[in-house]
Amino acid sequence: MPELPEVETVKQTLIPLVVGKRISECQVLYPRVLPKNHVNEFTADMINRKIITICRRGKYLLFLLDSKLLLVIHLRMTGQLVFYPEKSAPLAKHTSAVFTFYDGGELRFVDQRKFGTIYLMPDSQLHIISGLYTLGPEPLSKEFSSEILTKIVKSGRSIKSILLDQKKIAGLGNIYTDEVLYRARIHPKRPGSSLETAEISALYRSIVTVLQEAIAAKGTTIKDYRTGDGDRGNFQNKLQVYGKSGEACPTCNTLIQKTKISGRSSHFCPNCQRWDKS
DNA sequence: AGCTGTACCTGCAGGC
DNA sequence: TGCCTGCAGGTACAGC
Repeated sequence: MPELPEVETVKQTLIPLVVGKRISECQVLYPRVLPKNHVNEFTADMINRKIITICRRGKYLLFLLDSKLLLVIHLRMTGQLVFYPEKSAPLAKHTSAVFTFYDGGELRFVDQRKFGTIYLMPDSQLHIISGLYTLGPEPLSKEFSSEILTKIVKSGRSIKSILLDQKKIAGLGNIYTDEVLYRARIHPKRPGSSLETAEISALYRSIVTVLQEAIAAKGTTIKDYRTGDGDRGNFQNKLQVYGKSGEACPTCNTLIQKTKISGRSSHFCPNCQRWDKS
Protein backbone atom coordinates (compact mmCIF):
# COMPACT_ATOMS: atom_id res chain seq x y z
CA MET A 1 0.00 0.00 0.00
CA PRO A 2 1.57 3.10 1.19
CA GLU A 3 4.17 4.80 -0.88
CA LEU A 4 5.19 8.43 -0.59
CA PRO A 5 1.83 9.96 -1.65
CA GLU A 6 -0.13 7.77 0.75
CA VAL A 7 2.19 8.42 3.70
CA GLU A 8 2.21 12.13 2.91
CA THR A 9 -1.60 12.11 2.82
CA VAL A 10 -1.80 10.31 6.16
CA LYS A 11 0.49 12.97 7.59
CA GLN A 12 -1.51 15.84 6.14
CA THR A 13 -4.86 14.45 7.24
CA LEU A 14 -3.69 13.55 10.75
CA ILE A 15 -2.07 16.89 11.53
CA PRO A 16 -5.36 18.78 12.07
CA LEU A 17 -6.80 15.81 13.97
CA VAL A 18 -4.09 14.94 16.48
CA VAL A 19 -1.47 17.67 16.72
CA GLY A 20 -1.71 19.38 20.09
CA LYS A 21 -3.51 16.43 21.65
CA ARG A 22 -2.22 14.60 24.69
CA ILE A 23 -2.25 10.82 25.01
CA SER A 24 -4.11 9.41 28.00
CA GLU A 25 -3.84 5.70 27.21
CA CYS A 26 -1.67 3.52 25.01
CA GLN A 27 -2.42 -0.09 24.10
CA VAL A 28 -0.13 -2.41 22.17
CA LEU A 29 -2.18 -5.39 20.98
CA TYR A 30 0.51 -6.91 18.76
CA PRO A 31 3.85 -6.65 20.59
CA ARG A 32 5.92 -7.44 17.48
CA VAL A 33 4.83 -4.11 16.05
CA LEU A 34 7.63 -2.78 18.30
CA PRO A 35 10.90 -4.26 16.96
CA LYS A 36 13.13 -2.11 19.17
CA ASN A 37 11.00 -1.28 22.21
CA HIS A 38 9.53 -3.23 25.10
CA VAL A 39 5.77 -2.93 25.42
CA ASN A 40 5.73 -1.76 29.03
CA GLU A 41 8.39 0.88 28.58
CA PHE A 42 6.83 2.02 25.32
CA THR A 43 3.41 2.40 26.89
CA ALA A 44 4.79 4.26 29.90
CA ASP A 45 6.78 6.59 27.65
CA MET A 46 3.74 7.38 25.48
CA ILE A 47 1.25 8.15 28.24
CA ASN A 48 0.82 11.85 28.93
CA ARG A 49 2.80 12.84 25.85
CA LYS A 50 1.51 15.57 23.58
CA ILE A 51 1.94 15.40 19.78
CA ILE A 52 3.78 18.52 18.67
CA THR A 53 3.90 17.84 14.95
CA ILE A 54 4.10 15.10 12.32
CA CYS A 55 6.77 14.83 9.63
CA ARG A 56 7.39 12.41 6.80
CA ARG A 57 10.68 11.02 5.52
CA GLY A 58 10.38 8.56 2.66
CA LYS A 59 7.64 6.17 3.73
CA TYR A 60 8.22 6.82 7.43
CA LEU A 61 6.01 8.98 9.63
CA LEU A 62 7.73 10.81 12.47
CA PHE A 63 5.67 12.09 15.39
CA LEU A 64 7.47 14.73 17.42
CA LEU A 65 6.39 14.45 21.06
CA ASP A 66 6.73 16.89 23.93
CA SER A 67 9.54 14.76 25.33
CA LYS A 68 12.92 13.84 23.99
CA LEU A 69 11.40 10.91 22.15
CA LEU A 70 10.27 10.54 18.56
CA LEU A 71 7.51 8.11 17.55
CA VAL A 72 8.38 6.58 14.16
CA ILE A 73 5.83 4.54 12.21
CA HIS A 74 6.19 2.57 8.98
CA LEU A 75 2.94 1.26 7.47
CA ARG A 76 4.62 -1.34 5.24
CA MET A 77 2.00 -3.07 3.05
CA THR A 78 -1.34 -2.84 4.81
CA GLY A 79 -0.90 -0.45 7.72
CA GLN A 80 -3.64 2.06 8.41
CA LEU A 81 -3.26 4.95 10.81
CA VAL A 82 -6.72 6.36 11.37
CA PHE A 83 -8.14 8.83 13.86
CA TYR A 84 -11.45 7.92 15.48
CA PRO A 85 -13.25 10.80 17.20
CA GLU A 86 -15.24 8.33 19.29
CA LYS A 87 -13.45 5.95 21.56
CA SER A 88 -16.49 3.70 21.54
CA ALA A 89 -16.15 2.39 17.96
CA PRO A 90 -15.27 -1.34 18.09
CA LEU A 91 -11.65 -2.25 17.34
CA ALA A 92 -10.98 -3.68 13.89
CA LYS A 93 -9.66 -7.23 13.68
CA HIS A 94 -5.99 -6.51 13.06
CA THR A 95 -5.47 -3.56 15.37
CA SER A 96 -1.81 -3.47 16.42
CA ALA A 97 -1.85 -0.39 18.65
CA VAL A 98 -4.20 2.30 19.97
CA PHE A 99 -3.36 5.75 21.29
CA THR A 100 -6.21 7.38 23.20
CA PHE A 101 -6.36 11.12 23.77
CA TYR A 102 -7.71 12.99 26.76
CA ASP A 103 -10.49 14.45 24.61
CA GLY A 104 -11.80 10.93 23.91
CA GLY A 105 -10.52 10.47 20.35
CA GLU A 106 -8.21 7.64 19.36
CA LEU A 107 -5.43 7.08 16.88
CA ARG A 108 -5.48 3.45 15.78
CA PHE A 109 -2.86 1.46 13.92
CA VAL A 110 -4.60 -1.35 12.05
CA ASP A 111 -2.47 -3.66 9.95
CA GLN A 112 -3.83 -6.82 8.35
CA ARG A 113 -0.49 -8.31 7.38
CA LYS A 114 1.29 -7.12 10.55
CA PHE A 115 4.43 -5.99 8.71
CA GLY A 116 4.08 -2.42 9.97
CA THR A 117 6.45 -1.18 12.66
CA ILE A 118 6.49 1.42 15.43
CA TYR A 119 9.62 2.77 17.10
CA LEU A 120 10.11 5.16 19.98
CA MET A 121 13.51 6.69 20.59
CA PRO A 122 15.41 9.96 20.93
CA ASP A 123 16.60 11.40 17.64
CA SER A 124 20.16 10.58 18.65
CA GLN A 125 19.19 6.90 18.26
CA LEU A 126 17.43 7.08 14.90
CA HIS A 127 20.35 5.30 13.23
CA ILE A 128 18.99 2.12 14.87
CA ILE A 129 16.27 2.25 12.20
CA SER A 130 18.55 1.40 9.30
CA GLY A 131 15.87 1.85 6.65
CA LEU A 132 15.30 5.40 7.84
CA TYR A 133 18.94 6.26 8.34
CA THR A 134 20.01 5.21 4.84
CA LEU A 135 17.19 6.87 2.89
CA GLY A 136 18.10 8.65 -0.32
CA PRO A 137 16.91 12.15 -1.24
CA GLU A 138 13.28 13.25 -1.03
CA PRO A 139 12.00 13.52 -4.60
CA LEU A 140 9.73 16.47 -3.78
CA SER A 141 12.38 18.47 -1.93
CA LYS A 142 14.11 21.50 -3.41
CA GLU A 143 17.38 19.62 -3.28
CA PHE A 144 16.19 16.97 -5.71
CA SER A 145 17.07 17.78 -9.29
CA SER A 146 17.72 16.30 -12.69
CA GLU A 147 21.45 16.48 -11.90
CA ILE A 148 21.02 14.44 -8.73
CA LEU A 149 18.86 11.96 -10.59
CA THR A 150 21.61 11.63 -13.20
CA LYS A 151 23.98 10.41 -10.49
CA ILE A 152 21.32 8.14 -8.98
CA VAL A 153 20.59 6.27 -12.21
CA LYS A 154 24.27 5.75 -13.02
CA SER A 155 24.27 2.00 -12.49
CA GLY A 156 23.99 -1.15 -14.51
CA ARG A 157 20.88 -2.18 -12.59
CA SER A 158 17.47 -1.92 -14.20
CA ILE A 159 15.97 1.54 -13.83
CA LYS A 160 12.97 0.07 -12.03
CA SER A 161 15.10 -1.56 -9.34
CA ILE A 162 17.05 1.68 -8.91
CA LEU A 163 13.87 3.69 -8.41
CA LEU A 164 12.55 1.11 -5.95
CA ASP A 165 15.76 1.30 -3.90
CA GLN A 166 15.01 3.56 -0.93
CA LYS A 167 18.72 4.20 -0.46
CA LYS A 168 18.86 5.79 -3.91
CA ILE A 169 15.63 7.78 -3.77
CA ALA A 170 13.07 7.86 -0.98
CA GLY A 171 9.40 7.08 -1.27
CA LEU A 172 8.75 5.38 -4.59
CA GLY A 173 7.18 1.91 -4.48
CA ASN A 174 5.81 -0.57 -6.94
CA ILE A 175 2.79 1.44 -8.11
CA TYR A 176 4.49 4.77 -8.66
CA THR A 177 7.67 3.42 -10.28
CA ASP A 178 5.51 1.78 -12.93
CA GLU A 179 3.46 4.95 -13.44
CA VAL A 180 6.54 7.19 -13.49
CA LEU A 181 8.37 5.03 -16.04
CA TYR A 182 5.29 4.88 -18.24
CA ARG A 183 4.96 8.66 -18.26
CA ALA A 184 8.64 9.03 -19.04
CA ARG A 185 8.29 6.38 -21.76
CA ILE A 186 11.16 4.34 -20.35
CA HIS A 187 11.21 0.55 -20.35
CA PRO A 188 11.49 -0.65 -16.72
CA LYS A 189 14.29 -3.11 -17.52
CA ARG A 190 16.56 -0.55 -19.16
CA PRO A 191 19.89 -0.32 -17.32
CA GLY A 192 20.01 3.03 -15.50
CA SER A 193 23.34 3.86 -17.08
CA SER A 194 21.84 3.51 -20.57
CA LEU A 195 19.47 6.46 -20.06
CA GLU A 196 20.21 9.53 -22.12
CA THR A 197 20.09 13.09 -20.80
CA ALA A 198 16.69 13.79 -22.31
CA GLU A 199 15.30 10.60 -20.82
CA ILE A 200 16.62 11.48 -17.37
CA SER A 201 14.97 14.90 -17.67
CA ALA A 202 11.69 13.25 -18.63
CA LEU A 203 12.08 10.82 -15.74
CA TYR A 204 12.75 13.67 -13.32
CA ARG A 205 9.65 15.55 -14.46
CA SER A 206 7.50 12.47 -14.33
CA ILE A 207 8.64 11.54 -10.80
CA VAL A 208 7.71 14.99 -9.54
CA THR A 209 4.41 15.32 -11.38
CA VAL A 210 3.14 11.80 -10.69
CA LEU A 211 3.88 12.15 -6.97
CA GLN A 212 2.29 15.61 -6.82
CA GLU A 213 -0.82 14.44 -8.66
CA ALA A 214 -1.10 11.38 -6.44
CA ILE A 215 -0.85 13.52 -3.30
CA ALA A 216 -3.48 15.88 -4.69
CA ALA A 217 -5.71 12.81 -5.16
CA LYS A 218 -4.95 11.68 -1.58
CA GLY A 219 -3.15 8.55 -2.71
CA THR A 220 -4.08 5.24 -4.30
CA THR A 221 -6.50 2.88 -2.56
CA ILE A 222 -6.26 -0.59 -4.07
CA LYS A 223 -7.61 -2.27 -0.98
CA ASP A 224 -6.36 -1.36 2.47
CA TYR A 225 -4.96 2.14 2.31
CA ARG A 226 -6.92 4.83 4.15
CA THR A 227 -6.20 8.47 4.89
CA GLY A 228 -5.85 9.67 8.48
CA ASP A 229 -9.58 10.34 8.58
CA GLY A 230 -10.47 6.90 7.22
CA ASP A 231 -11.21 7.86 3.62
CA ARG A 232 -10.03 6.14 0.47
CA GLY A 233 -7.65 7.82 -1.94
CA ASN A 234 -8.64 8.58 -5.53
CA PHE A 235 -5.49 8.09 -7.58
CA GLN A 236 -6.43 4.46 -8.39
CA ASN A 237 -8.76 6.02 -10.97
CA LYS A 238 -5.82 7.73 -12.66
CA LEU A 239 -3.42 4.80 -12.88
CA GLN A 240 -2.37 4.17 -16.45
CA VAL A 241 -0.39 0.93 -16.26
CA TYR A 242 -0.18 -0.43 -12.71
CA GLY A 243 -2.51 -3.42 -12.42
CA LYS A 244 -3.63 -2.97 -16.04
CA SER A 245 -1.94 -5.90 -17.76
CA GLY A 246 -4.00 -7.10 -20.69
CA GLU A 247 -5.75 -3.73 -20.99
CA ALA A 248 -5.17 -1.21 -23.75
CA CYS A 249 -2.47 1.42 -23.30
CA PRO A 250 -4.24 4.80 -22.94
CA THR A 251 -1.76 6.31 -25.40
CA CYS A 252 -1.44 3.76 -28.21
CA ASN A 253 -3.91 0.93 -27.48
CA THR A 254 -1.19 -1.71 -27.33
CA LEU A 255 -1.87 -4.24 -24.58
CA ILE A 256 -0.13 -3.48 -21.30
CA GLN A 257 2.32 -6.22 -20.33
CA LYS A 258 3.26 -7.59 -16.95
CA THR A 259 6.69 -8.94 -16.08
CA LYS A 260 8.84 -9.53 -13.00
CA ILE A 261 11.60 -7.12 -12.04
CA SER A 262 13.47 -7.27 -8.72
CA GLY A 263 10.86 -9.75 -7.62
CA ARG A 264 8.04 -7.27 -8.15
CA SER A 265 5.34 -7.39 -10.78
CA SER A 266 5.92 -4.63 -13.28
CA HIS A 267 3.49 -3.20 -15.78
CA PHE A 268 4.42 -1.33 -18.93
CA CYS A 269 3.45 -0.62 -22.51
CA PRO A 270 5.81 -2.49 -24.85
CA ASN A 271 5.18 0.08 -27.57
CA CYS A 272 5.46 3.36 -25.63
CA GLN A 273 8.30 2.11 -23.44
CA ARG A 274 10.76 0.63 -25.90
CA TRP A 275 14.37 -0.34 -25.50
CA ASP A 276 15.24 1.44 -28.70
CA LYS A 277 14.07 4.96 -29.36
CA SER A 278 11.57 5.09 -32.17
C1' DA B 1 27.65 -4.94 -6.78
C1' DG B 2 23.53 -6.97 -7.63
C1' DC B 3 20.75 -10.83 -8.33
C1' DT B 4 17.56 -14.57 -6.24
C1' DG B 5 15.06 -16.70 -2.75
C1' DT B 6 13.16 -16.50 1.85
C1' DA B 7 10.98 -14.50 5.71
C1' DC B 8 7.71 -11.69 8.10
C1' DC B 9 1.72 -12.10 7.97
C1' DT B 10 -3.26 -12.40 6.36
C1' DG B 11 -6.70 -12.68 2.93
C1' DC B 12 -8.41 -13.16 -1.52
C1' DA B 13 -8.95 -14.75 -6.34
C1' DG B 14 -8.60 -18.40 -9.45
C1' DG B 15 -8.12 -23.27 -10.84
C1' DC B 16 -9.75 -27.83 -10.10
C1' DT C 1 -18.15 -26.03 -1.04
C1' DG C 2 -13.31 -26.97 -0.22
C1' DC C 3 -8.43 -27.31 -1.04
C1' DC C 4 -4.37 -25.58 -3.13
C1' DT C 5 -1.41 -22.12 -5.23
C1' DG C 6 0.00 -17.72 -6.13
C1' DC C 7 -0.16 -13.07 -5.33
C1' DA C 8 -0.52 -8.37 -2.79
C1' DG C 9 1.22 -1.39 -1.86
C1' DG C 10 7.56 -3.21 1.79
C1' DT C 11 11.85 -4.33 3.55
C1' DA C 12 15.71 -7.14 5.59
C1' DC C 13 18.76 -10.82 5.16
C1' DA C 14 21.27 -14.99 3.49
C1' DG C 15 23.67 -16.94 -0.18
C1' DC C 16 25.53 -17.02 -4.69
